Amino acid sequence: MPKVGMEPLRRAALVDATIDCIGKAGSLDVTVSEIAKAAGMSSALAHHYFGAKDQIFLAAMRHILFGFGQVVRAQRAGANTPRARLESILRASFDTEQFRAPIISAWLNFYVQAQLSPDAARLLAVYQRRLRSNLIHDLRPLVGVRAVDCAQILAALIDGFYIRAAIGTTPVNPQDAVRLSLLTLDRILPPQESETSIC
Amino acid sequence: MPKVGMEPLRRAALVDATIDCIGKAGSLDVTVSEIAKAAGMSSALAHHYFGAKDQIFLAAMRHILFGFGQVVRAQRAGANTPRARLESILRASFDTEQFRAPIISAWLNFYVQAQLSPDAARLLAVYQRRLRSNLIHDLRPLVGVRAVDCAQILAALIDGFYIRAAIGTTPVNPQDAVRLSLLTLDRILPPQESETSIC
Amino acid sequence: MPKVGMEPLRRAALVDATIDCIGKAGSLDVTVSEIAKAAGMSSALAHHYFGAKDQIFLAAMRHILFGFGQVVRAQRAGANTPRARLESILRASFDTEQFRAPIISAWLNFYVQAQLSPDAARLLAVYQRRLRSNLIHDLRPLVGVRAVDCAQILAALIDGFYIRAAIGTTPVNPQDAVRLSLLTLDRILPPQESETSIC
Amino acid sequence: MPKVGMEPLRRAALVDATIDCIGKAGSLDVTVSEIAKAAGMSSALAHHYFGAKDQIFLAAMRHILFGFGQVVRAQRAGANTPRARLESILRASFDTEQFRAPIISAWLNFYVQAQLSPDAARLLAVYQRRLRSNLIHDLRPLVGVRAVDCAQILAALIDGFYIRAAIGTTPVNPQDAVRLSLLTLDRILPPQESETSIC
DNA sequence: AATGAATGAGGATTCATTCAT
DNA sequence: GATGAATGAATCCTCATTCAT
Repeated sequence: MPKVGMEPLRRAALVDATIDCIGKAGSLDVTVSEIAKAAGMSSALAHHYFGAKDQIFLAAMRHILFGFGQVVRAQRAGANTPRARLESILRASFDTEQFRAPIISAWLNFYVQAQLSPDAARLLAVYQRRLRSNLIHDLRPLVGVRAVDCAQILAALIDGFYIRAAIGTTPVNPQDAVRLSLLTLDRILPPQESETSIC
Repeated sequence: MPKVGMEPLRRAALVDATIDCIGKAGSLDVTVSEIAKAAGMSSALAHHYFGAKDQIFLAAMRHILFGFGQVVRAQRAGANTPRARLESILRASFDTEQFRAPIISAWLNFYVQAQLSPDAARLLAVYQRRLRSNLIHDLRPLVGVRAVDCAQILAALIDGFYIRAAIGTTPVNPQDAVRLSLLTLDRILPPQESETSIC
Repeated sequence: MPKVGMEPLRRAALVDATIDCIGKAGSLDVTVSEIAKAAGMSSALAHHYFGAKDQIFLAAMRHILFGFGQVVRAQRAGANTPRARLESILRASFDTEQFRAPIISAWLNFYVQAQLSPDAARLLAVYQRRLRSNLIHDLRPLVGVRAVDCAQILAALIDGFYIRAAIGTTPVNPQDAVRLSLLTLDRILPPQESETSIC
Repeated sequence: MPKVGMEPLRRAALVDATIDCIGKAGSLDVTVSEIAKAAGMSSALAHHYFGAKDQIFLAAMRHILFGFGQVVRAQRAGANTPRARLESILRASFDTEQFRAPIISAWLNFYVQAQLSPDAARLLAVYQRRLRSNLIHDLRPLVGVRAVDCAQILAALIDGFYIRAAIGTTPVNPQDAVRLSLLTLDRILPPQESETSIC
């Protein structure tokens, strides 16, 4: 068993275990011991690496947000038109790698956590701002001043599908979520009647 | 101080205090003692009336759902057309009496709770089914087979606005929520292009 | 519902309910509320009549001891010889009215209670002394100085059958208990070899 | 102060403390905190090692039964005749190491516990069966079919002396208990009159 | 690096008991 | 006489966190 260079491995294992445990428990009521055991180590070691429980949560949140950011960038890479970029955001949001039960459940719980921990709130705010900024940036050329409204609608829709997936009453699969959000996108893109009346 | 017939008063006080505490704490990590103190009684009395903590939560949830149901029914009363009824659902969802910080926060947390407690899940499922059924019923005459898709979009939008209000990063006020969801409604109501192409 | 002269009825009901509850629970961990409910009244009333929980227990114990005393006296009435009187004690001990599951269980628990409460200990001591005194008195004419030893054996045997009935591993029925204890009695009555050698 | 390999030490300390506390209190109404303090540790540690209170009790019971089993085996070792083996059982039962106030009191309380906890009942049943089986095995060559009856008598006598020692009204010391039970043994061993009449 | 040992603080729950009506 | 209302005190148990090794 190697004794050096374990830190990044241990941290990663703990982060994965955290997401997994939260997902399985469906709540933040997960003990450090549980997480540590799932990560194959003692709870003392978890504390050694992260200092305190909320730091573990924060790291897990960061991990998820980072993974999400990667997918967004990857999808955006080949998108050349505003419409294509918007579509890439929606597809990224419901990417099958992200839109999985444990991660969805973790998301919901991070939303809760954000109400408690300023750190978590800040992290979430960064993500929210980036999403909003991306949406508005791509909507502006298409709908002008309505970009802000449309961005809010799309953002709410994404969150809505997430939360509904979390509870699982209405079975929402990634494909449906993409289809329905794209449908909404295309419906809100066309100019308003007042604008069309000019023609 | 009256000493008889206290039960309903105490129960109501506890339910109110529960919603309040959850709202203030932004989480379900609220002790029975806190709730009881906020309701002006000992924790022992809270247990006397509700038996256990989750029963208090459940009662609070029921209270919120009942209040919501009342608003929906009240709004629906004067709505004669399908379009008007749909609008009434959206207006009820963001009714200023319901769409208040503590209740919004309580909602978010009940979504979490629903992942843990079967009772909570059942309660939420009833609400979800009723909303969905109402939406589809009113959408059918307007959009035919697309009713199911549209209902999912609207339901997700409502949940999305709620969750966003809960975290409060994007300040969503009731008026905006109503405006944006009505905007979306009107955008998704018109027939699809494939349908118009018949003309 | 009569409002006067209830006291003796209430007290009796509570005493019966106490024995019943202890028997059913198999332990003294019975709440006043349980007892009161079983007796058809509120726990407050139970306190009103008995003052405190251990007084209820004590009253129940007294009731059992009194019942036992009655049976002993009744059985002794027609017994004219020492041997017949001894037999009457053993028969009374395993009288089908006394040797019933709830009462047996109550007995066992009163033995425990006697280790805690001086009042209970005193009560039990009275019963023990009377039993011992009766046994010795009737054994003396038959076995002389060995009366004390024989009394101890018989008394231990009675307690032993009770405790074994309480746990119920070896199914002991009243008939067997009487038969075996009479068998023992007759075996220990005859003179010792040292005594017989004189003849 | 050693910091490794504490578990067996702690467990043993807790088991000893449990027997001691139950003995001193004369009842199972002993808190985990009391036991833990008597064992020189925090109640949290007691829970850490045993999980729950009844597991501590069970372990204490197992300890007593194991100790008793050891004494029985040791005494039986040198006993070559049935009569000697029977005597060894009785001597083991009242061995001065076992027949001490705290252990006797613990026994009485375990009898009560056995009425509540299936685990305790099972443990006690094992002991009861072994004792009964030993007694019958050794009585058979001496009294034939009467072995079962005689075994019941002796077993009841042992329990009886224990319970009487527990309450302590009649001061029973180990020597007397052995003497009286041996006396009984020798009295019930000789053939019945019906059998002797054959001669 | 890693862990078993250890605990203080806290929380849900129970219950005997009191009191106003 | 009778009870619902009310609570303080106690108890089991959990858990994040620290420490010695």
